[in-house]
Amino acid sequence: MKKYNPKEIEPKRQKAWEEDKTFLTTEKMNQEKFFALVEFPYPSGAGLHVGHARPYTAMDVIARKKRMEGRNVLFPIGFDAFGLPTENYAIKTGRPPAEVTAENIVTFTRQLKALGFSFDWSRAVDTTDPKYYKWTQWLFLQFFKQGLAYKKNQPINWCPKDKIGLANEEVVAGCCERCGTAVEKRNKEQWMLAITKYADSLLAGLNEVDYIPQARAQQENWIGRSEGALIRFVIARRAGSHRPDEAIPPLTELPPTELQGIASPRSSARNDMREIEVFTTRPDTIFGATFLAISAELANKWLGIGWQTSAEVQKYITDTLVEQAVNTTREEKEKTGIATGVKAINPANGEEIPVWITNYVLGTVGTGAIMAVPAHDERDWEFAKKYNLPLKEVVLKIIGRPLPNAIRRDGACAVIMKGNKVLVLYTKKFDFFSLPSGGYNPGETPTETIRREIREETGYINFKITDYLGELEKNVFAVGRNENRYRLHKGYLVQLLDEEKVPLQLDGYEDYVSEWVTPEEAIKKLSENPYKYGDEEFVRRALNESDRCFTGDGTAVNSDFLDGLSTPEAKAKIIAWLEEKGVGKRQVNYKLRDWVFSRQRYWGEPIPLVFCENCRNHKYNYVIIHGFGSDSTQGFKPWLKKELEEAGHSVFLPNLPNTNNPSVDEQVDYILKNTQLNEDTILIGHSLGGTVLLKLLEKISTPVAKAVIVDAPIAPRYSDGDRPDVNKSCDWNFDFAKIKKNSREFVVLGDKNFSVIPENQLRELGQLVGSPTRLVQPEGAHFSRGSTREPEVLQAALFAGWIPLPAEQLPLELPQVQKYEPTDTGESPLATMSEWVKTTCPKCGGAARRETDTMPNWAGSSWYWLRYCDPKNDQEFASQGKLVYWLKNKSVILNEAERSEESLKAKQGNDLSVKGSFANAKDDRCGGGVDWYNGGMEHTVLHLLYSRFWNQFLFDCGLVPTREPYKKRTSHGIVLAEDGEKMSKSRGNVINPDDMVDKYGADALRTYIMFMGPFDQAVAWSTNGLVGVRRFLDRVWNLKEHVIARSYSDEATPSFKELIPSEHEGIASPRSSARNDKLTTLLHQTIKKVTEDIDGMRFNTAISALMQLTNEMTKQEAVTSGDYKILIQLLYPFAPHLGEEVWSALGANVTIAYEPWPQYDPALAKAEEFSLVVQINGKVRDTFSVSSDTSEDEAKRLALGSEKIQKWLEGKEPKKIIYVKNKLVSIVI
RNA sequence: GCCCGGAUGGCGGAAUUGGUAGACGCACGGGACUCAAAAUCCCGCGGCCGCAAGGUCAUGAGAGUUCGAUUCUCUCUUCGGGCACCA
Repeated sequence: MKKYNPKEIEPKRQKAWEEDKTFLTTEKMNQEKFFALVEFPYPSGAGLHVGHARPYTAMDVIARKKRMEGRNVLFPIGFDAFGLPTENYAIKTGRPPAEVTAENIVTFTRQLKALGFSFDWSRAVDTTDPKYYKWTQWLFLQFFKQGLAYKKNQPINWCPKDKIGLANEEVVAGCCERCGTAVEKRNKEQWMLAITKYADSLLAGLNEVDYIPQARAQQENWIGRSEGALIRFVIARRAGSHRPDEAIPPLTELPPTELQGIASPRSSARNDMREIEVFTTRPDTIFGATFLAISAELANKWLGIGWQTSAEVQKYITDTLVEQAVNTTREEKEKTGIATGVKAINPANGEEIPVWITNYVLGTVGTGAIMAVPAHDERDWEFAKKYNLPLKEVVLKIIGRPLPNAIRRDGACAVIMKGNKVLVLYTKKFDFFSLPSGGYNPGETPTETIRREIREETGYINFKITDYLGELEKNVFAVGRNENRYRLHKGYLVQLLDEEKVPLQLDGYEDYVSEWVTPEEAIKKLSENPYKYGDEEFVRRALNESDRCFTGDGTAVNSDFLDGLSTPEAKAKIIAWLEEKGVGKRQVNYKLRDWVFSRQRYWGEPIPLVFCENCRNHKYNYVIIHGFGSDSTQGFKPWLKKELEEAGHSVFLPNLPNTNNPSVDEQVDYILKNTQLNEDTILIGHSLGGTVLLKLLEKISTPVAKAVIVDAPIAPRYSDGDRPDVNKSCDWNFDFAKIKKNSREFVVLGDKNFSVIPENQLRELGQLVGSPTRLVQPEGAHFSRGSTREPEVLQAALFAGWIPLPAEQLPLELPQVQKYEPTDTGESPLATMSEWVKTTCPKCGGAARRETDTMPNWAGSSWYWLRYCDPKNDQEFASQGKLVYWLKNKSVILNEAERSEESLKAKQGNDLSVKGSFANAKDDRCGGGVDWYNGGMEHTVLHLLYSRFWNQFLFDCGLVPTREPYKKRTSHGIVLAEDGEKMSKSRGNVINPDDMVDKYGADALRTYIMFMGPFDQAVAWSTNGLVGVRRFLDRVWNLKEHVIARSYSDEATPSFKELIPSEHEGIASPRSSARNDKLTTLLHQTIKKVTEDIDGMRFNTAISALMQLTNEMTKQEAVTSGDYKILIQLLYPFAPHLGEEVWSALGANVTIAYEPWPQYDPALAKAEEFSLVVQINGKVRDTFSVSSDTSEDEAKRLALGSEKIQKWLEGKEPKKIIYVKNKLVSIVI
């Protein structure tokens, strides 16, 4: 007998897979696909880590099983090779990163192949390969062209000693990772990707996909949506606090992404007013706002430069800013602040409240200003306590759950104190403690009520009310009256003056006895009251123990028209009120920030843009065309005109004729008559003005430079009702071929809320002019109602001087440089290559300079799964037909004609005008994506979010067939070292997969890694455990000698020619044909379990089932080859080399990889007998084996008849007998 | 502080529509084979009482619901992960 020798069979099998192209994948239009994805590795110099083996083996197991189940499996691999370690290595050694990367990839490839993964190596990608990053650059340009990539001043981490910018992960405890110098913040212009515009969509998309809950939760957390309101507080300036000649600077300068759609307070009517705008998630507490707190950073912004202030306040601001710049640690700092002397008016009640500058309000969150409600916000409370600021309670905590049919009965409650003892009442009848309390009698004031109740329930007559303890709302059960109650209780602190008493006057159901106890006891006893809970809260308040800061939902009080409303109701009502008064609005805020997309590094994709001073300075003639029922003074147009003129352009903004009863043709003629259109003209048309713009383009003969169409109709269909005057203003027929020719560039902007123009019409327009519609959140609905400025329109209309490289100039390759360090100024090493930087402008042909920043490491991985679908394509990032095949839910089977058309369309997309074939994709076409994506938890936030963002954007551009990239996402737990610590070179506890393969074999390593513990949990490595698994594989191998000829299932497997080693013939007799013995049952149960467990990633229990089956087979005298083959097939996904070897040893002449997965027979999986458990009072007293078809009566009879049970019953009659089918009989005595 | 997820023998871990707790593997002990060792095979293996049959306690701690709880509810302890002055 030949011993199991993985060292011999594994390389042999790997070679065969490679030579036979076993796992190369092609699109098979008549076969259902399965796209299995693992995160591609970063090829570090350290080589493959066992940590890689866990997720890769898991998906390999799943992929191999799916192949056997008849799916066309795409299981690709590649290398995410841009990154810091290689770059730092290059800086240290001077070796080109590309060279080092190539070497590392060779090592990784060898190691991955040695583990026997069934990757399609022909599809391997390398993000640093210019053939790959050509498309990364191309995709980035789509973002740029859609206005989603912009430049912005952003602070970066700067090491003053090394003179380089640091990534966040290179900053350790505020210091440079390599030299330990304290890191500074420096401002640098950076490219940004506007991921915040997709915040809603990224959140909503989570409903369409199947992600493990933690991944979903983390994504939601990171996006951090909070709903609330923006509220404007007018500053009430005292005379002399403001110099009348002072120019008031603009207030709202936050980027639009952070403050989407805040109506600006700077309408001309309010020019003499300053306002502070706050964001709050609790607008319902506005009546409790006792001060405003603003961040030191934004003090000048909110209060105005030059506002009169003391040196003290100025010093505070400076000190705080310095402190915040230096102190980058995450510890919570003590709250500090200073009163400014400025007062603001609470719009809800007209109260004047002070404005404080504080360190606990951050400039980067919300508006940088808050209304402080100390009674209902812990931070405000802490601050107010420190600075002795007043507190106003406006939300009552509701104690107890709401009860059905509750009757309202308000009242008062007393905490009576004598020295340090508290008086509680005990009722024997109901056995509980309470405080003296009662409902108001008609005409009584609360204090009269409590005086009366104290006299009646305690008899004391000499006492004095010393404090008011506030109110509590309670849902209670009034046990004496037997009814549910809902009450507002006012609490009073009462000091007993002497012991004088009168007789008690108790109601019939009351039997109170007074008891003096310590406050601690009182709290304990009162909290145990099952009916009247909540009294203890008054005791706490009496002791000043309760901090009186309640942040939960409750009932509004002291809030004028909100009184009595629940928190959600109060929120809705106050927002409606604020909106009506024009002092606030509903607002959604996100934690998510835009993505900093620049790195001042060498080893990344160059950003394919050039800066052209000439183009930037070029002056254009703008024509702004207003819409229906409007004129040149309406909405954002005057503002836009002013902005453009200030930038040196000329602007024609006419009042069009018959605006209320318009004719598009008439308006077109009017414009043509009154202004000249030429190649330096930029048209901006809003609403019906956009329609006019299109008709204008139909008529002219020389193309204009650009056309910006803002929320315009191309058909008489509206979201907000019929518009007869608009409908008849135009024939609604457009010659788009001509229109397209007559503008060199188009931008289509739409209101993402589709308040006037419906979604499909907007998208259609974008498609027709060849520039996907950009949906934005305008300042006012439809860019008109209440909007005075629309920055997005301005941005779309301007040329900032950044010009994209045309597609034929891509890839823009990384040039060879002398040194890989960033420069002293913090620019990337590319900036030193003056020959490379100097270039010509693709637009005007003049002198221009290249962008020298590179893309972040996340870029290449943000779309790599798409490239796997078509990795060799040099015309497109992937052909549309292949994307559809691999990514759609049900493979869309395209015929040849359709495929070539799809491909052609996509090719046109290559000229940088986006014209994908999915632009009209409706929801029923959105579903799908990678079928199963497994990766590390460390990537669930950034990589997952970034790649979802890219995919959603590409979907909106019509370039990919699904909105979401991944249908299903799972995560593996990390592999810890044998000592339970993280594996690390410095600890010296790293397990090298090469060593393990060498000693125990790849199959043993793979199977062990799957067996070591639950897949989603962290598990410590154990070499002993690996040895145990190797022993299991040995046993499976040795079973081969046990196999006898002839099997019931051999006929079903035609690839077998001959079975049976001949030396066994005649030794063992073939197993009975009855096929319902124990082994058969176990076999079918095992097929079921392994099948289900692999699908559920319960690999450990699948393997344990295989071990049990193996043990059982080993015990048999002989095993049929049919049974043995099933074992081998079930084990094959885990141990593929062994599987193949045994398979061919059994006589197969083809690979096992595509053999059909075993199916179980439910009838045979069911045991003939089961062991019936008999319990007495829940304790197992007997168990015996009975037939599976035993009836309930029979089972009970058998149970009661058992000798052991009889002994326990001791002649007693059972009270109850419980029967659980095929499980147990439980006897209660 | 907030949000998630855990806690079961000496170890990794099984077991959920509530129904025999400890499957499977490791480690350990005993035995067979062997001149011997390795390998392999067989047996045992949570604590306590008991020669045994059996009993009894036991799933982080405490309470509760139930004939019956690792599983459901509440409180607490503790470990891991994420976020963190997010208004």
